[in-house]
Amino acid sequence: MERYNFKIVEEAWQKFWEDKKTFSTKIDKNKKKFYCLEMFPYPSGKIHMGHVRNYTIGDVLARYKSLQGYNVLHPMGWDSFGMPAENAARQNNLDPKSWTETNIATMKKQLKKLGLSIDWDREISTCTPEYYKHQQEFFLELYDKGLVYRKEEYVNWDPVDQTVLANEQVIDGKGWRSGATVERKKLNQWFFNIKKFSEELLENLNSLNEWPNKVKVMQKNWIGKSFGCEVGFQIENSKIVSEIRCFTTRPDTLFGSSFLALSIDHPLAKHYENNEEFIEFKKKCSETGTTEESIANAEKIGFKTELIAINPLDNSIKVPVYFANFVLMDYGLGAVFGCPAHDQRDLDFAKKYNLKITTVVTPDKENLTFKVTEEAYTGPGFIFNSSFLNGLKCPEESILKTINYLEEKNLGQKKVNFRLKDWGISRQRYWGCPIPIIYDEKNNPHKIPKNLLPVKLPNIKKLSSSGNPLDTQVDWKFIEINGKKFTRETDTLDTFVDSSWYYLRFCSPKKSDYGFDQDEINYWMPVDQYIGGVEHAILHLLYSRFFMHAIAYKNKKFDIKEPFKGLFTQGMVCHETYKDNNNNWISPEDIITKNGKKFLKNDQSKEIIIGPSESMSKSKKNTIDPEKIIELYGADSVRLFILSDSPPEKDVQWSDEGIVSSYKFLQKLWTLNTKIQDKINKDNKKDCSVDLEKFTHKFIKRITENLNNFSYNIVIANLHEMHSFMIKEIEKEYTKNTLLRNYSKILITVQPIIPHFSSECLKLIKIENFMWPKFDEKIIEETEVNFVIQINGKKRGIINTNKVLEKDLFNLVKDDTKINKYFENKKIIKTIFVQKKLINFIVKDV
RNA sequence: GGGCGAAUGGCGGAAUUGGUAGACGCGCACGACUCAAAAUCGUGUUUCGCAAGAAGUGAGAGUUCGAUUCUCUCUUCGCCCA
Repeated sequence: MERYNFKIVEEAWQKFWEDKKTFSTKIDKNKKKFYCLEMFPYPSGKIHMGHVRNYTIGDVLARYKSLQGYNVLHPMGWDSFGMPAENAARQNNLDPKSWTETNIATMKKQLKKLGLSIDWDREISTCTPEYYKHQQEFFLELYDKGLVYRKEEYVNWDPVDQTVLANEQVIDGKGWRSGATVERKKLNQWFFNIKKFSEELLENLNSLNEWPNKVKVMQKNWIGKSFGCEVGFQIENSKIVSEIRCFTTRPDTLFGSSFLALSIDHPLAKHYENNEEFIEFKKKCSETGTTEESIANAEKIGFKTELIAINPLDNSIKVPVYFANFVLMDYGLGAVFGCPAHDQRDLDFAKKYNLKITTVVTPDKENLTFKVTEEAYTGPGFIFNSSFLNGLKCPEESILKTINYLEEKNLGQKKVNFRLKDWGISRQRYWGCPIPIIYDEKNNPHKIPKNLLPVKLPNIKKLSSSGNPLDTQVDWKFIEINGKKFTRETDTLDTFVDSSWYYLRFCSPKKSDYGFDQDEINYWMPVDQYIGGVEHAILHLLYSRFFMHAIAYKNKKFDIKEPFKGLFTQGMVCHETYKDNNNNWISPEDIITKNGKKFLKNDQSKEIIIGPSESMSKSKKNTIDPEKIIELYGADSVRLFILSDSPPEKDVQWSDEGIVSSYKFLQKLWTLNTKIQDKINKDNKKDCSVDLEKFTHKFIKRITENLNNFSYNIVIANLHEMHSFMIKEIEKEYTKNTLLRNYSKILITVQPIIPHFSSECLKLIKIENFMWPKFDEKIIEETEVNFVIQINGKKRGIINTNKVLEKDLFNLVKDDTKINKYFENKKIIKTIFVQKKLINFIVKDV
């Protein structure tokens, strides 16, 4: 029997699809649309298994929806700006542009080999001026709407490389390349005013009922809405300030306050600019990084001012005012009151500076001697030591009561606060979208005139080793407009900006006068199903949501605010890890298996230590190259395997046995196909169609339901069941028509999973222009049912019967010798009867 | 420390609203074909037990005729935030 030659079949179909432009899409208002989008890749060099999984999941859905008659938009592009290109360029002495373009070409070729149903006519790449031109326009529009502004903000500064580092480039407080201790430095930077939409972004999460709850919770926490109040502390006899206002979520602990702490960026700091000690203190603060985590973990230090603050609830409590390194200017008002007994940071600080610790919350109402010493008490309880608040349940009653009191006495007011910070979009790098801003001689920013867009990146063949390469591009940096001299903004945009609107661009990728076409968007948007890694659960998704809100803001024509109707987050691809005796990671490619043990290929006396399965990464050398696997087993086998072993939302283990098994299964399906083709050609006259017909409809039902639920691993299990049923069933006698009718439906339902194979088999039986088959519940309905017979809740037998009445079933049970022995010397005191499922007899000794 | 989630054979994993636990696959064992091997095909495979049978979904309780599924307590692991 002829074996299935995947190479010829897959190549032929891929060529067919490309030549016929099978997956090109146009607006068709007579059809319902379906926008299926997978997160577009960063062109890092080659595709990896994570891509294979992501794009296979998406492709199954796109092909399925298209068979169901939807007009499917399924595009692909490249998130092609970013640091890796710059790093690679420096390392290999080439320019980021050609590095990126080469990678795109390679990866595109690889993706095509997977047989994805992508409309390649819509391909976009964010590093091209055709794309970022529109991004610059958006930037200027948002600037006009007041959603873009400039302010000073801290960055991680590498003093050796003279460059700004991203948070992930700071490892243990040191620069990833130079190893120098990273400093905090203030730079003037551009921001999107995402905070403005905090409430909406939070509120709209409720409407996203096709998103995983987990992602919504993460976003909710990230936005971090908290209720609290602002409270004013009067300052005693001071020339510089009469009152300091603090934000707090725990006003009910006011009686326990023993100091005020200000951020070093608090406006009051300017009064201490010439104070030697303060300068020293500020310098010390700058030695910790900019992440919330590093600030939280750093030792709490403070600078004591001469100011004395008066507790608004009790004028006899007077507390010192400090500047402290753990207070952030962006959160609240940059000033907090410290209550050491009920906040760990405050406690650490109080102990260091010998400040008073007053306990005001007790976990036990009766225990009024409760005292905090070593660990702050943050749990629930009752207020004490607090005058009029004493005895109140904390936090339910106490917070509200305090706020009401403060508002009544005009000492403070209720306030909602968000953790979400404005989005800093300036990056001091070359390989990004230039910010379309110029500065005049007084350093005032101006928009680039529209006719000068796009601001193109200059070609730099060799990047400087330190600093921002754009800073040194004199030809580019200085510009004259209408005889006036300007300097360009040399920062580029965060690459998250690029990916915040690419889904819009896909709707009208060639439109040259604007970023998107309103009609196209009205038809295609929102994305019906977005598929990608959970690692983008917060930033990318939140920024994309922000972008839609921002465009819609004051723009009456644009009324879509949520870009992604459905979201699916797939798990990672894992593989066993291998090490030799010297603790070096070993690649699976360098390993050979003998008698269940693994050895080094080049030196088979050396046994390999098998480590736990972990997500594939270059550093652990446990990656598998998809291209090689496709070469060996074909795209359909890879698609089968990557979907088969685990539910798509969970991690999947890559294994050699697994891919081989999928490959073998495809061969089996081919054998089945050959047998069926033979049968069809013989055209039998007899027909026993009932079983086959019933199976086919059941099969369609199951596949349809499982595809709807993203239970792709079960779909594969259904395929296996189909094979083992069919291989036996076709030994029976069937007419050509019956076989064709049923087999073609089966082949259509497997098309989303193994499109090349399915297309080839359908071609052999001359089926064209097909749609997703429907199933008929009447055909599926079983006349006989397996009734479970239980005695006292324990299964004692199964009776297959067409009887549906309790009475009839009872008679059957009485005649069943295997079951009726349980009734000896017993009497039935109760019977539970579940239609078509089970009957349970509760018996008792006579 | 807080939030969210998970735990089922040797392994990955199935099980509508509570109703036959272990689908399907891997691995393993045995058998067929073969001089032999590979490939292929067939049979078996939760544990204990010769069997009848019993136990069994991280641990312990609870609700129920009946719990992998619902409730509570605990343990371990994962993810996110600090």
